[in-house]
Amino acid sequence: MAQENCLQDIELYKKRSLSLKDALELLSGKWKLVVLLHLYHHGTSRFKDLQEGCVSISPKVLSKELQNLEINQLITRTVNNTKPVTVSYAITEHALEIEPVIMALVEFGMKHRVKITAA
Amino acid sequence: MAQENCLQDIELYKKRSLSLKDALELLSGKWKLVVLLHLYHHGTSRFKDLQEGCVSISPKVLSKELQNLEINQLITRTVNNTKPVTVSYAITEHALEIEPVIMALVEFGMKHRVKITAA
DNA sequence: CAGGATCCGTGACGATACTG
DNA sequence: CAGTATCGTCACGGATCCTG
Repeated sequence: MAQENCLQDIELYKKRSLSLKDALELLSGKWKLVVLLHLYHHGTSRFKDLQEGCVSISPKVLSKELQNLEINQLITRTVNNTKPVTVSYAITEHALEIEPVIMALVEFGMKHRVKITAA
Repeated sequence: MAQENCLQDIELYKKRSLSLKDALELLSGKWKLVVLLHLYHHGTSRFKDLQEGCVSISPKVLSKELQNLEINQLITRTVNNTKPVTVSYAITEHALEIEPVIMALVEFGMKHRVKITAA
């Protein structure tokens, strides 16, 4: 019986680790969250706007981050039929679901900075 | 007036980015969260237990991760006066404050996996 | 304008061996 | 037992140039 609970614990634990890993992979990287914050704020943006939003990001890197975000369905990519082609990136509902979590991280980050610099 | 609000927005935005960056640096890396989950679960652990908990982590890497966590006051390190020296690592209250956030991440990770594998 | 191709430095992570 | 030392690898991010 105790054995059973223990095994369940281990399974739960493993599942959590994997889920956590998944979630972190979504957000890890130098720019993904900057992009997300920008899109949370603006709702939708073009490539160039994002490039200016992330000061000093190279187009290659931005492109890659955007592709990753699109694959994970956190943003959508739509090509506009304009003379010089423009592309719009927009936040998805799925991404909106993590917004509170991200904001919680922001809050903790602020608290943490205070705590660490005080010590 | 609108100008003022705009500037405030920019400041808030920058502050958020920085806080977020701080928070992520705490948790980023391949092993930090595995260690934290282990300690959330067990409360306190010795070096070897952690090493076995994180299957296939090298002592050097584990050591480095632990140092980092200690610097950020997420764990404490205490040396025990035993025959062969043992060291205990324990979770701090500060780390307990992020636990709900981490669990939120876990939850999102599970949802996300379902959503992605379905597509 | 959007972003792919190429080249490159750096740091994170790993394997193994060794010490107090 | 709890690490440190040393060496090696590889992917991430960056700089620059090029194209549809």
